[in-house]
Amino acid sequence: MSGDHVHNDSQIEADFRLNDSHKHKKDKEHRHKEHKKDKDREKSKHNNSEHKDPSEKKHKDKHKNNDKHREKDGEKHREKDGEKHRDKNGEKHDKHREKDGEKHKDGEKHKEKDAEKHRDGEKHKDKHRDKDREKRKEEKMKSSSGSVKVKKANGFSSPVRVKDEPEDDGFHMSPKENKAMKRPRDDDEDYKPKKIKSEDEKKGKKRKQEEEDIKPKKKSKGKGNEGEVKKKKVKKEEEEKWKWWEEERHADGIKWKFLEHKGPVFAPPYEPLPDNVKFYYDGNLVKLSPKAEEVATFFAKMLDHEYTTKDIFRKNFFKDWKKEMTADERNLITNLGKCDFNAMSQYFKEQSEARKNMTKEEKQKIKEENERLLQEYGFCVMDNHRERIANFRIEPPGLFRGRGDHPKMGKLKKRIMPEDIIINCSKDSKYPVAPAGHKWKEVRHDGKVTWLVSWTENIQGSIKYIMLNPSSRIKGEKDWQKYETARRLKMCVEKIRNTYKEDWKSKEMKVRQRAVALYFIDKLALRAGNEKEEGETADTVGCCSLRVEHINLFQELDGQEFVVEFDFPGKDSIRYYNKVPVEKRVFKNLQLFMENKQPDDDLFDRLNTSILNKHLQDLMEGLTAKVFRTYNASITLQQQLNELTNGDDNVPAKILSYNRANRAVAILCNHQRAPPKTFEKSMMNLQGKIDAKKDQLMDARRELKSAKADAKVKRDEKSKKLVESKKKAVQRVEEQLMKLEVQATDREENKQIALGTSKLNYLDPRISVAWCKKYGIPIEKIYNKTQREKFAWALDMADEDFAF
DNA sequence: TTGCTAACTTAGAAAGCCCTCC
DNA sequence: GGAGGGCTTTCTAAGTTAGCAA
Repeated sequence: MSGDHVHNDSQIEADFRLNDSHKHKKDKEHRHKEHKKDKDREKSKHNNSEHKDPSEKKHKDKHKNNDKHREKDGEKHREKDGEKHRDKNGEKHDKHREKDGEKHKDGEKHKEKDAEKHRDGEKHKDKHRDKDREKRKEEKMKSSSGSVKVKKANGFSSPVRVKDEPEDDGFHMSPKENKAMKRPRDDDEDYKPKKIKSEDEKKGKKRKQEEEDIKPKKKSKGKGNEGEVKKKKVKKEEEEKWKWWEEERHADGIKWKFLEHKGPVFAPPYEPLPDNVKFYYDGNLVKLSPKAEEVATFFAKMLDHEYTTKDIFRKNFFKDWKKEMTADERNLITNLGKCDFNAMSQYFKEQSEARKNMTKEEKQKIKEENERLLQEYGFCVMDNHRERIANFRIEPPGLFRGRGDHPKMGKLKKRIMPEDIIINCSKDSKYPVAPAGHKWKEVRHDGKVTWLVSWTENIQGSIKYIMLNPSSRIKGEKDWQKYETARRLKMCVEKIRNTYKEDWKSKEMKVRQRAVALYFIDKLALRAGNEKEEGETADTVGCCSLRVEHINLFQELDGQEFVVEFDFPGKDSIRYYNKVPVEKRVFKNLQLFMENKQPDDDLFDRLNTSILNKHLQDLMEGLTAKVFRTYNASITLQQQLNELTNGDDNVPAKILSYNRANRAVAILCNHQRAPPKTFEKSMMNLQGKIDAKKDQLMDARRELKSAKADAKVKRDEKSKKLVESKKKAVQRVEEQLMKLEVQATDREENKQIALGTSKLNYLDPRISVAWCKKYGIPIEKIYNKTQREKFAWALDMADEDFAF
């Protein structure tokens, strides 16, 4: 069997990736509302037909289905193995279903109760809110559908091909890389910092200094040796940096030997509102107790946000708010709809305005204070080096902003106190001191983890951490390792593909499902898709947790055979929509998996991420589902860069090519963003600039023509010179026009696609570095300062020959 | 095998800051 | 010099994965 099925239809693939998934852009309002509707419909169906225990019946069906599947496929002689699995799995599902059924019932009860509570009083206001929401929705629809298409006068259009396997150029690791990745760090070293490396210490100051240095130069608009100065600066900066990638690494599992830090910065205490800021309930002035007032301000601060119009948000908020009220307040305030937060909201707007209008000196003072905090708390010492901490501030209290239809949105995120905090540091370090009158929950010394501080949040009960900045050794090493794993996958991906294709024919349902799921993960870069607890989070899915309702099968669609239509809410409730032609065998398998199932049944009922990842581990050490995403993203970037870059292009055109390659990856990974609020306007502004530039070009050409004519008559030096200068002027304006047009194309194509996520998390930075070096593009055009810091290892080690 | 949790990565939104243009 | 806009940074939610205990 040929190993390139994934790529045979690459053209078709490219089409659906760039057209369909592009066409079906973010539809946040809509986000899986349709799913819900379907689900609800199904639920009510179930409720009608299965009075006792819907889950039980459903599961029996599942079993029946699977037996049928087997028989249909000529698997009458069942393997012992398969039988065992089936039975055990069956048990699991029964349990699961029962649990679910119970939960459902509970959920329904709650719903009813809540609905009752809500019914009175709020109806009126909510109606208005609904109207507003609809209005906004309409506006949003209008603005996206009626978007002004920028004329691509320069002939740039989106690249068509996305995912093709490039020629296998082998797997290379420079001796430098090889050495650095493999060498273990000696264990006997005492890492207590006798002397901290000075280069790191300077970092904060340098950052500031550099900003000051660069500013005035930028204003001088590309005069003279600005480029040179910048280059020198960058070079100097590089020389001073700690090249951890050239040093030995700790033995496996050991993250650090010495760690010292100052602990977290807590949210400032609540400041009560001034007396003139009033709160009204049912038209009457009410002075709230400090605790109740604080929680009320959280709501007031969000009053303009769509969240506060959502039913779940309001219910959750009101419930938690009441817990903070005094008994009297609780008795009085019984209806959120009668609460008037407008004065509070107005007050915060004024505060924000006042902050904007502060004098330079005042702003400077705040900046300095922030810098002081950063210097004191924003760095730690880890194994002799001063490293930047990513998030040294504890999350302030507020209202939980879950994404999508999150059942817990609006709940009160409680204030974190020192007594909630676990500190992690070296035994022999100077421990952080808890704020006066407080103590830490615990101080531990665990060098096998990377976090400095942790606490448990009250919404989901999950643990939150303070960790190091992406530029740190500990994060960089891990990042580097991630891409090395993806490169290892490259070496054996063909074999793996052949294996899963064989498995499509397996006698075991479990194996077939695993093989089809893996095919999707590989071909479409889907996420693994863990199981989620219902009612705890928004209903989102990944590959293994896809349900029947999330796909549609078409024997033929738009002239293509065996098309699968995916439509599901993915991570962050971002809609994934795609129409994919698949192999016939995959299609038939899917039909089988779906047979006799309800829309809300699992598509892969014999599979979960744990089973899948265990299997992957057997295929390649360190292989997990998410490695496919990294691998496919990086290989796509490399292949797209090869395809799209034209060596003769100027720098802006080459950068457009880069962005397009990046965009192909973002589309593959379904990285979407809400179109910027000012998109249409900024696009129009840009178009205005382009038009003006065109006029200018016409003028310049006219002037050149007349200068030429003049020179023909006069034939003197002066007029010759004039012609030359006019020629240059035309050239200059042409370049400027082209730059603007490229910018417009880029911006238009980027309207709803977020490039940052893939750039930061999926694309081996060495590909970009190599590309920059090969085509003479300054790296600053691709990576900003923070990104350069994060990818310092790649900047240093990749030369132009690097191949992923 | 399952369920649970800890640890860590990936993600988009929002806030903040700074540059450009008038 | 200030308004507007876009890029950068921060924030924190939401994923994945590994490992452990029952």
